[in-house]
Amino acid sequence: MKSGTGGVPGFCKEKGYRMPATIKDIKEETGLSLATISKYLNGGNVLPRNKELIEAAVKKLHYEVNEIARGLVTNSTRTIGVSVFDITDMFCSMILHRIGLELGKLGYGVLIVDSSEDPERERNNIRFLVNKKVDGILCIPAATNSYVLKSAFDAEIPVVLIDRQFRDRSLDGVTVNNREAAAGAVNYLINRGHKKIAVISGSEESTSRERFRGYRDAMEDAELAMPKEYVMNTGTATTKYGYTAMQELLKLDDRPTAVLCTNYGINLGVVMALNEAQVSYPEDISVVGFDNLLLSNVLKTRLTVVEQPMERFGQKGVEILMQRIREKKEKKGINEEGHINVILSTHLFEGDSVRDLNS
Amino acid sequence: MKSGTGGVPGFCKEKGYRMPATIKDIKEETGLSLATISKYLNGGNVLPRNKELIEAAVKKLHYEVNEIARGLVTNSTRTIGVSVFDITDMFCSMILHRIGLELGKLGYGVLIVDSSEDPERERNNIRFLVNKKVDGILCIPAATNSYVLKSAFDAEIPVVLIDRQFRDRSLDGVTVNNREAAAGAVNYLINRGHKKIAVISGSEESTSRERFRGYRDAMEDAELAMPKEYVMNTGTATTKYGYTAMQELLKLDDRPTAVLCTNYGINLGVVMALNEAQVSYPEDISVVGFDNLLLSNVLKTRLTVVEQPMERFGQKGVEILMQRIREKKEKKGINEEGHINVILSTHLFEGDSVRDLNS
DNA sequence: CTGTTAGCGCCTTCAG
DNA sequence: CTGAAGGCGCTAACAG
Repeated sequence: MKSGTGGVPGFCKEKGYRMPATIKDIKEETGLSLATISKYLNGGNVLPRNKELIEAAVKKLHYEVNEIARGLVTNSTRTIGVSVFDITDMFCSMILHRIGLELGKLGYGVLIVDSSEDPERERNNIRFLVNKKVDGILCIPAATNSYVLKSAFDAEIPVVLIDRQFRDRSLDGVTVNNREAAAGAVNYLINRGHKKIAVISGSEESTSRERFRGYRDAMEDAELAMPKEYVMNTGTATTKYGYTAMQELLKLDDRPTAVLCTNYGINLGVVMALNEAQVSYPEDISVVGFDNLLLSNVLKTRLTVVEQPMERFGQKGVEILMQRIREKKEKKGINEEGHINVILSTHLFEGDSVRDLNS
Repeated sequence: MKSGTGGVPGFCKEKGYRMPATIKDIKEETGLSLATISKYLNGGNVLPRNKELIEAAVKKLHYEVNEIARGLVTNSTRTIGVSVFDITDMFCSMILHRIGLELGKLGYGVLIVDSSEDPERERNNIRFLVNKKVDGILCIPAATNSYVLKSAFDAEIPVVLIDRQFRDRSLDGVTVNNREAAAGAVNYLINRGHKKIAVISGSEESTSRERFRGYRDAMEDAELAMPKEYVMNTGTATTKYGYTAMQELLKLDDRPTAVLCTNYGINLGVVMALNEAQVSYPEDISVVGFDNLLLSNVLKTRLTVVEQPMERFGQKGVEILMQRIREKKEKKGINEEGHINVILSTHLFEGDSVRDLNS
């Protein structure tokens, strides 16, 4: 038996405990009809007197809309799902933070799921979001293949990728000029007289791969050698890989004079390995990394890094997603053609981790 | 018009685009009744032949349960809300990660919301969770007062606090022995000959306050002076406060020989200030902190810190919450008496940031 | 084991 | 501006 039919408002004898107030309780309390109340609750116009009646009842009964019921009928939840490859990754959490702010402004709720770098889990998480009927999905994927998003495609839920793209197909997304940025960073080293430049890069995600290409571009343009001992691009772009790869580099008889790290995790691993081996930078080896997240502030020697416009990822991602959601509602269908891909530009932050060999 | 009544499965003429398949579509496809299908979908027993029929239809129509509709009738969403004070805080994200894993095992979904250190936002976030009808809430609060959880209390949704407690009332929660741990850290310094020991601590959250008390306990026991210039406990426990407070300490004519940082953010700020001022530790000043999160691995000199059992926070929190949810279902009401408060114990990790003045 | 019948709480036509 | 009725997709009794 529902609370609305009981005696004491909000109390249900049969269940023996309080049930949340419903719109029907408001009806009993005010004598108005469900429709009127619903209308007012959704911003419609009602007589001033009725408005007061309803407001009083809402306050008295602690009424809160049941988003579940509302979602069922409107088939829209005003909630966006956000799936990230690893919630403990600073890059992800910064973007999550931003997305939350951005979406909050628009009156949307956010449903965050964490894949923990596991594509299978990611696939399930996306299904979870789909079943929760989110209005759209933002995704920083762990997987390199779009199959993880299949359920979202089937349900025709708009998806926007952030930072990364898939290998098998390209989708709406916002990325940075990874290839250029990496090339720029390498050129920065070259201009400072470095010739023996190593790279540590993941092999999976699109970002790592693009950045590696940028490294190669710059090295080839400058006609510098890329001995395979200097090219560490077979692991996943994690702190652990950065750490072991750097250890390998340090073992070489002919050490590089500089190393490019293609993401934040690798930056961390490299710094760890250097500290542990008592190798100082930039004195013994120069380091250029990606992302300026907290780390740089804590290190004695600030890292020179490619800075990404962290805020804009979230901002732009939300913008595109909202556009797609609007389109879907209006045109009653998703436009399969023409993916939007916003490419943000990066900036090289000059820290103190690069030695100028010319001077 | 719903899809189930149309011709082509999953296609609705009137709307002009595909609608997700419903249980009714499965009914049309298989000729079975709604109840049978629903039963099978929820793990019930049906004839093998029907089972196959249903599975085939599910596959063919890409059927996925509509959790919204299910939630409406079961009044339970198999979803837990998790509210954190700052999603970019490593402490939070570690715990979120763990909670996700733990809850995933139990077949629960997770709805994460981020307060960005803003109590008002936190209150709204909790309301959001309540309206989303989560079955329970885990919270690492930003606020120091329980009013932010009012909507959850009104809706009688079980809440378990993690790490922090409120000032105005105590709730189910899992914390660590903050006071003891801090006292232990200070004693560690005292045993190594330190007498001039400063502390940098937040003034708001329960953890900071408890840790500060622990500092005071140890200092009083050892009958050591606590000049007010050494006691920095008026800010919020952030990196920024750690940074400025450490700068203040460095300005003193009579500098402390050691400093206790009462959380991870403060650790970071202190290290930043020391690096910037070219003050080295432990040579010039000894440092003891809280939490061994990533940072410690990256620093040249590993910090000596109180380690908290990060995994257990999430684990125990989930455990308590599940118990409460079970109780609520069985006893049809929340037991107001007797809060569960699990207190985990900590461990002092010996890095290289403390100098032994005895030797 | 299966099918029928009621709703869950809300929004949205349509009359009035 | 208001009210009555129908239905969103699913589950929970029952009855067969």
